[in-house]
Amino acid sequence: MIDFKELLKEHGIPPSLQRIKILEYLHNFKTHPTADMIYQALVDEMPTLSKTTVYNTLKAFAEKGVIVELSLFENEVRYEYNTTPHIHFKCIKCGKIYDISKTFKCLKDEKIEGHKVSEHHINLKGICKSCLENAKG
Amino acid sequence: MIDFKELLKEHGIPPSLQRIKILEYLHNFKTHPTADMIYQALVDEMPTLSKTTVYNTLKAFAEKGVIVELSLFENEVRYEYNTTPHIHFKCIKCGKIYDISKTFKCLKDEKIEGHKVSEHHINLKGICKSCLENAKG
DNA sequence: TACATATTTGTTATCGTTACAAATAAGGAA
DNA sequence: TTCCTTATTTGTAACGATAACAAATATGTA
Ligand SMILES: [Mn+2]
Ligand SMILES: [Mn+2]
Ligand SMILES: [Zn+2]
Ligand SMILES: [Zn+2]
Repeated sequence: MIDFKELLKEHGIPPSLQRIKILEYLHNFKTHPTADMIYQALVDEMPTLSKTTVYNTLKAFAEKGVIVELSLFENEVRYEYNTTPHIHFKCIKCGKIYDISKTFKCLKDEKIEGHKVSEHHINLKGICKSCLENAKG
Repeated sequence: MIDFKELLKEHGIPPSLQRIKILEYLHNFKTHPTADMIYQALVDEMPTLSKTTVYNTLKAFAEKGVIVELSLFENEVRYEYNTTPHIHFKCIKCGKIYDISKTFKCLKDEKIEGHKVSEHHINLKGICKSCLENAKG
Protein backbone atom coordinates (compact mmCIF):
# COMPACT_ATOMS: atom_id res chain seq x y z
CA MET A 1 0.00 0.00 0.00
CA ILE A 2 1.68 3.15 -1.20
CA ASP A 3 1.32 6.37 0.80
CA PHE A 4 0.68 8.81 -2.07
CA LYS A 5 0.55 11.72 0.34
CA GLU A 6 4.11 11.00 1.44
CA LEU A 7 5.24 10.32 -2.12
CA LEU A 8 4.08 13.75 -3.22
CA LYS A 9 5.76 15.43 -0.26
CA GLU A 10 9.01 13.67 -1.13
CA HIS A 11 8.79 15.29 -4.56
CA GLY A 12 8.14 18.72 -3.06
CA ILE A 13 4.47 18.78 -4.02
CA PRO A 14 1.96 19.72 -1.28
CA PRO A 15 -0.57 16.86 -1.35
CA SER A 16 -4.07 18.18 -1.94
CA LEU A 17 -7.04 15.83 -2.16
CA GLN A 18 -7.21 16.29 -5.95
CA ARG A 19 -3.52 15.59 -6.41
CA ILE A 20 -3.69 12.42 -4.35
CA LYS A 21 -6.71 11.13 -6.29
CA ILE A 22 -5.08 11.82 -9.67
CA LEU A 23 -1.86 10.10 -8.67
CA GLU A 24 -3.80 7.18 -7.19
CA TYR A 25 -5.70 6.81 -10.45
CA LEU A 26 -2.51 6.69 -12.50
CA HIS A 27 -1.12 4.08 -10.15
CA ASN A 28 -4.22 1.88 -10.31
CA PHE A 29 -4.93 2.10 -14.04
CA LYS A 30 -1.98 1.42 -16.32
CA THR A 31 -3.90 2.43 -19.44
CA HIS A 32 -1.77 5.48 -20.29
CA PRO A 33 -4.81 7.78 -19.99
CA THR A 34 -5.17 11.29 -21.38
CA ALA A 35 -5.99 14.22 -19.09
CA ASP A 36 -9.61 14.05 -20.19
CA MET A 37 -9.87 10.31 -19.46
CA ILE A 38 -8.63 10.93 -15.93
CA TYR A 39 -11.11 13.79 -15.50
CA GLN A 40 -14.01 11.64 -16.72
CA ALA A 41 -13.03 8.83 -14.37
CA LEU A 42 -12.78 11.05 -11.28
CA VAL A 43 -15.59 13.57 -11.77
CA ASP A 44 -18.29 11.18 -10.49
CA GLU A 45 -16.54 10.79 -7.19
CA MET A 46 -15.44 14.45 -7.08
CA PRO A 47 -18.25 16.43 -8.72
CA THR A 48 -16.56 19.82 -8.38
CA LEU A 49 -13.34 18.64 -10.01
CA SER A 50 -12.17 20.99 -12.73
CA LYS A 51 -10.44 20.00 -15.94
CA THR A 52 -7.97 22.81 -15.41
CA THR A 53 -6.89 21.14 -12.17
CA VAL A 54 -6.32 17.86 -13.95
CA TYR A 55 -4.25 19.48 -16.69
CA ASN A 56 -2.21 21.59 -14.24
CA THR A 57 -1.65 18.69 -11.87
CA LEU A 58 -0.44 16.34 -14.59
CA LYS A 59 1.96 18.97 -15.97
CA ALA A 60 3.32 19.61 -12.46
CA PHE A 61 3.71 15.89 -11.71
CA ALA A 62 5.59 15.35 -14.97
CA GLU A 63 7.90 18.31 -14.33
CA LYS A 64 8.81 16.99 -10.89
CA GLY A 65 9.34 13.48 -12.24
CA VAL A 66 6.46 11.87 -10.32
CA ILE A 67 4.94 10.60 -13.57
CA VAL A 68 5.87 10.55 -17.25
CA GLU A 69 4.29 12.43 -20.15
CA LEU A 70 4.08 10.55 -23.44
CA SER A 71 3.67 11.88 -26.98
CA LEU A 72 2.70 8.79 -28.90
CA PHE A 73 0.61 9.20 -32.02
CA GLU A 74 -2.39 11.16 -33.24
CA ASN A 75 -1.14 14.13 -31.35
CA GLU A 76 -2.42 13.06 -27.99
CA VAL A 77 -0.65 13.55 -24.68
CA ARG A 78 -0.82 10.61 -22.34
CA TYR A 79 0.42 10.03 -18.81
CA GLU A 80 1.71 7.07 -16.84
CA TYR A 81 2.91 6.19 -13.38
CA ASN A 82 5.79 3.99 -14.52
CA THR A 83 8.77 6.31 -14.97
CA THR A 84 11.30 3.68 -16.08
CA PRO A 85 11.95 3.94 -19.86
CA HIS A 86 10.16 1.30 -21.90
CA ILE A 87 8.79 0.71 -25.38
CA HIS A 88 5.14 1.48 -26.28
CA PHE A 89 2.89 -0.13 -28.83
CA LYS A 90 -0.38 1.47 -29.94
CA CYS A 91 -3.04 -0.61 -31.71
CA ILE A 92 -4.66 1.15 -34.67
CA LYS A 93 -7.78 -1.05 -34.29
CA CYS A 94 -8.71 -0.90 -30.61
CA GLY A 95 -6.60 2.11 -29.61
CA LYS A 96 -5.09 0.31 -26.63
CA ILE A 97 -1.53 1.16 -25.62
CA TYR A 98 0.70 -1.71 -24.56
CA ASP A 99 3.97 -1.71 -22.65
CA ILE A 100 6.60 -3.80 -24.39
CA SER A 101 8.86 -5.64 -21.96
CA LYS A 102 11.76 -6.05 -24.41
CA THR A 103 14.49 -3.77 -23.10
CA PHE A 104 16.63 -1.37 -25.12
CA LYS A 105 19.80 0.60 -24.67
CA CYS A 106 18.42 3.97 -23.54
CA LEU A 107 20.53 6.92 -24.67
CA LYS A 108 19.39 9.18 -21.80
CA ASP A 109 22.23 11.45 -20.58
CA GLU A 110 24.46 10.21 -23.42
CA LYS A 111 25.55 11.99 -26.59
CA ILE A 112 24.64 10.99 -30.10
CA GLU A 113 26.21 12.70 -33.09
CA GLY A 114 27.10 15.59 -30.79
CA HIS A 115 23.60 16.07 -29.37
CA LYS A 116 22.96 15.54 -25.65
CA VAL A 117 19.97 13.25 -25.09
CA SER A 118 17.57 13.80 -22.18
CA GLU A 119 14.66 11.68 -23.43
CA HIS A 120 14.55 8.56 -25.57
CA HIS A 121 11.20 7.22 -26.77
CA ILE A 122 10.43 4.18 -28.89
CA ASN A 123 6.89 4.09 -30.25
CA LEU A 124 5.40 1.23 -32.23
CA LYS A 125 2.09 1.19 -34.05
CA GLY A 126 0.15 -1.65 -35.63
CA ILE A 127 -2.44 -4.31 -34.81
CA CYS A 128 -2.29 -5.84 -31.35
CA LYS A 129 -2.28 -9.55 -30.53
CA SER A 130 -5.86 -9.50 -29.30
CA CYS A 131 -7.18 -7.76 -32.43
CA LEU A 132 -5.23 -10.15 -34.65
CA GLU A 133 -6.86 -13.14 -32.91
CA ASN A 134 -10.34 -11.62 -33.15
CA ALA A 135 -9.87 -11.06 -36.89
CA LYS A 136 -8.93 -14.72 -37.41
CA GLY A 137 -11.83 -16.18 -35.35
CA MET B 1 15.79 17.41 -61.12
CA ILE B 2 12.76 15.48 -59.96
CA ASP B 3 9.53 15.63 -61.94
CA PHE B 4 7.08 16.06 -59.06
CA LYS B 5 4.14 16.01 -61.45
CA GLU B 6 5.12 12.53 -62.60
CA LEU B 7 5.90 11.41 -59.05
CA LEU B 8 2.39 12.34 -57.92
CA LYS B 9 0.82 10.58 -60.90
CA GLU B 10 2.78 7.44 -60.06
CA HIS B 11 1.17 7.51 -56.61
CA GLY B 12 -2.30 7.92 -58.09
CA ILE B 13 -2.62 11.58 -57.11
CA PRO B 14 -3.72 14.05 -59.81
CA PRO B 15 -1.05 16.76 -59.75
CA SER B 16 -2.61 20.15 -59.15
CA LEU B 17 -0.46 23.27 -58.89
CA GLN B 18 -0.92 23.39 -55.11
CA ARG B 19 0.05 19.74 -54.68
CA ILE B 20 3.17 20.16 -56.75
CA LYS B 21 4.27 23.23 -54.78
CA ILE B 22 3.71 21.55 -51.42
CA LEU B 23 5.64 18.45 -52.44
CA GLU B 24 8.41 20.59 -53.91
CA TYR B 25 8.66 22.51 -50.65
CA LEU B 26 9.00 19.32 -48.61
CA HIS B 27 11.69 18.13 -50.98
CA ASN B 28 13.68 21.37 -50.82
CA PHE B 29 13.41 22.05 -47.08
CA LYS B 30 14.31 19.12 -44.85
CA THR B 31 13.20 20.96 -41.70
CA HIS B 32 10.28 18.61 -40.86
CA PRO B 33 7.79 21.51 -41.13
CA THR B 34 4.28 21.62 -39.71
CA ALA B 35 1.28 22.24 -42.00
CA ASP B 36 1.22 25.85 -40.89
CA MET B 37 4.92 26.39 -41.63
CA ILE B 38 4.37 25.13 -45.17
CA TYR B 39 1.33 27.40 -45.56
CA GLN B 40 3.29 30.45 -44.34
CA ALA B 41 6.15 29.66 -46.71
CA LEU B 42 3.95 29.27 -49.78
CA VAL B 43 1.25 31.89 -49.27
CA ASP B 44 3.41 34.77 -50.53
CA GLU B 45 3.92 33.06 -53.86
CA MET B 46 0.35 31.70 -53.95
CA PRO B 47 -1.82 34.38 -52.31
CA THR B 48 -5.09 32.44 -52.64
CA LEU B 49 -3.67 29.31 -51.02
CA SER B 50 -5.93 27.96 -48.29
CA LYS B 51 -4.81 26.26 -45.08
CA THR B 52 -7.44 23.61 -45.63
CA THR B 53 -5.71 22.68 -48.88
CA VAL B 54 -2.38 22.32 -47.11
CA TYR B 55 -3.85 20.13 -44.37
CA ASN B 56 -5.81 17.97 -46.82
CA THR B 57 -2.89 17.63 -49.21
CA LEU B 58 -0.45 16.56 -46.52
CA LYS B 59 -2.90 13.99 -45.14
CA ALA B 60 -3.46 12.62 -48.64
CA PHE B 61 0.26 12.48 -49.42
CA ALA B 62 0.95 10.62 -46.17
CA GLU B 63 -1.84 8.11 -46.81
CA LYS B 64 -0.48 7.32 -50.27
CA GLY B 65 3.07 7.03 -48.95
CA VAL B 66 4.46 10.03 -50.85
CA ILE B 67 5.62 11.62 -47.60
CA VAL B 68 5.76 10.67 -43.91
CA GLU B 69 3.79 12.09 -41.00
CA LEU B 70 5.67 12.40 -37.72
CA SER B 71 4.35 12.70 -34.15
CA LEU B 72 7.38 13.84 -32.25
CA PHE B 73 6.85 15.86 -29.10
CA GLU B 74 4.66 18.68 -27.84
CA ASN B 75 1.78 17.26 -29.76
CA GLU B 76 2.77 18.66 -33.09
CA VAL B 77 2.37 16.90 -36.42
CA ARG B 78 5.28 17.30 -38.79
CA TYR B 79 5.92 16.13 -42.32
CA GLU B 80 8.93 15.06 -44.32
CA TYR B 81 9.87 13.95 -47.79
CA ASN B 82 12.29 11.21 -46.69
CA THR B 83 10.17 8.07 -46.24
CA THR B 84 12.97 5.73 -45.17
CA PRO B 85 12.80 5.03 -41.40
CA HIS B 86 15.34 6.98 -39.37
CA ILE B 87 15.85 8.38 -35.87
CA HIS B 88 14.83 11.94 -34.96
CA PHE B 89 16.30 14.30 -32.40
CA LYS B 90 14.48 17.44 -31.26
CA CYS B 91 16.37 20.23 -29.49
CA ILE B 92 14.54 21.71 -26.51
CA LYS B 93 16.48 24.97 -26.88
CA CYS B 94 16.27 25.92 -30.56
CA GLY B 95 13.40 23.61 -31.54
CA LYS B 96 15.27 22.24 -34.54
CA ILE B 97 14.66 18.64 -35.56
CA TYR B 98 17.67 16.62 -36.66
CA ASP B 99 17.89 13.38 -38.60
CA ILE B 100 20.19 10.89 -36.89
CA SER B 101 22.15 8.79 -39.34
CA LYS B 102 22.78 5.90 -36.93
CA THR B 103 20.70 3.01 -38.25
CA PHE B 104 18.47 0.72 -36.20
CA LYS B 105 16.72 -2.60 -36.69
CA CYS B 106 13.28 -1.44 -37.78
CA LEU B 107 10.50 -3.77 -36.64
CA LYS B 108 8.14 -2.78 -39.48
CA ASP B 109 6.09 -5.76 -40.69
CA GLU B 110 7.46 -7.92 -37.89
CA LYS B 111 5.79 -9.16 -34.72
CA ILE B 112 6.76 -8.20 -31.20
CA GLU B 113 5.17 -9.92 -28.21
CA GLY B 114 2.35 -10.98 -30.52
CA HIS B 115 1.61 -7.52 -31.90
CA LYS B 116 2.07 -6.82 -35.61
CA VAL B 117 4.14 -3.68 -36.18
CA SER B 118 3.40 -1.30 -39.06
CA GLU B 119 5.31 1.75 -37.81
CA HIS B 120 8.44 2.05 -35.70
CA HIS B 121 9.54 5.48 -34.47
CA ILE B 122 12.54 6.45 -32.36
CA ASN B 123 12.37 9.99 -30.97
CA LEU B 124 15.14 11.66 -29.01
CA LYS B 125 14.97 14.96 -27.16
CA GLY B 126 17.66 17.09 -25.59
CA ILE B 127 20.13 19.87 -26.42
CA CYS B 128 21.64 19.85 -29.88
CA LYS B 129 25.33 20.09 -30.75
CA SER B 130 25.02 23.67 -31.94
CA CYS B 131 23.21 24.86 -28.79
CA LEU B 132 25.76 23.06 -26.59
CA GLU B 133 28.59 24.90 -28.35
CA ASN B 134 26.84 28.27 -28.07
CA ALA B 135 26.37 27.74 -24.33
CA LYS B 136 30.08 27.04 -23.84
CA GLY B 137 31.37 30.03 -25.84
C1' DT C 1 -14.32 25.14 -76.61
C1' DA C 2 -17.57 22.99 -73.47
C1' DC C 3 -18.69 19.74 -69.98
C1' DA C 4 -18.47 16.84 -66.03
C1' DT C 5 -15.80 16.08 -62.20
C1' DA C 6 -12.19 16.94 -58.87
C1' DT C 7 -9.97 20.39 -56.26
C1' DT C 8 -9.61 24.55 -53.80
C1' DT C 9 -11.27 28.13 -51.07
C1' DG C 10 -13.16 30.66 -47.08
C1' DT C 11 -15.90 30.21 -43.35
C1' DT C 12 -17.39 28.06 -39.42
C1' DA C 13 -17.11 24.32 -36.01
C1' DT C 14 -14.61 21.37 -32.97
C1' DC C 15 -11.19 19.61 -29.90
C1' DG C 16 -7.53 19.74 -26.56
C1' DT C 17 -5.31 22.85 -23.85
C1' DT C 18 -4.20 27.21 -21.39
C1' DA C 19 -4.98 31.98 -19.11
C1' DC C 20 -7.09 34.28 -15.73
C1' DA C 21 -9.47 35.99 -11.73
C1' DA C 22 -12.63 34.77 -8.13
C1' DA C 23 -13.71 31.25 -4.71
C1' DT C 24 -12.08 27.84 -1.69
C1' DA C 25 -9.01 24.96 0.98
C1' DA C 26 -4.81 24.04 3.52
C1' DG C 27 -1.30 24.60 6.97
C1' DG C 28 0.91 27.28 10.62
C1' DA C 29 0.73 30.54 14.59
C1' DA C 30 -1.64 32.16 18.55
C1' DT D 1 -9.69 25.55 17.99
C1' DT D 2 -9.66 29.89 15.56
C1' DC D 3 -7.60 33.13 12.67
C1' DC D 4 -4.76 34.40 9.01
C1' DT D 5 -1.85 34.08 5.04
C1' DT D 6 -0.89 31.67 1.09
C1' DA D 7 -1.54 27.97 -2.20
C1' DT D 8 -4.85 25.53 -4.75
C1' DT D 9 -8.97 24.90 -7.20
C1' DT D 10 -12.67 26.30 -9.93
C1' DG D 11 -15.37 28.08 -13.93
C1' DT D 12 -15.25 30.69 -17.74
C1' DA D 13 -13.35 32.48 -21.61
C1' DA D 14 -9.61 32.42 -24.99
C1' DC D 15 -6.52 30.00 -27.81
C1' DG D 16 -4.30 27.22 -31.63
C1' DA D 17 -4.40 23.32 -34.52
C1' DT D 18 -7.29 20.74 -37.32
C1' DA D 19 -11.60 19.24 -39.69
C1' DA D 20 -16.36 19.86 -41.93
C1' DC D 21 -18.76 22.02 -45.22
C1' DA D 22 -20.72 24.22 -49.26
C1' DA D 23 -19.71 27.50 -52.84
C1' DA D 24 -16.29 28.83 -56.23
C1' DT D 25 -12.76 27.46 -59.25
C1' DA D 26 -9.66 24.66 -61.90
C1' DT D 27 -8.71 20.44 -64.33
C1' DG D 28 -8.74 16.81 -67.86
C1' DT D 29 -11.29 15.02 -71.64
C1' DA D 30 -14.28 14.95 -75.55
MN1 LIG E 1 4.02 2.53 -20.50
MN1 LIG F 1 13.64 13.05 -40.72
ZN1 LIG G 1 -6.05 -3.92 -30.71
ZN1 LIG H 1 19.45 23.46 -30.49
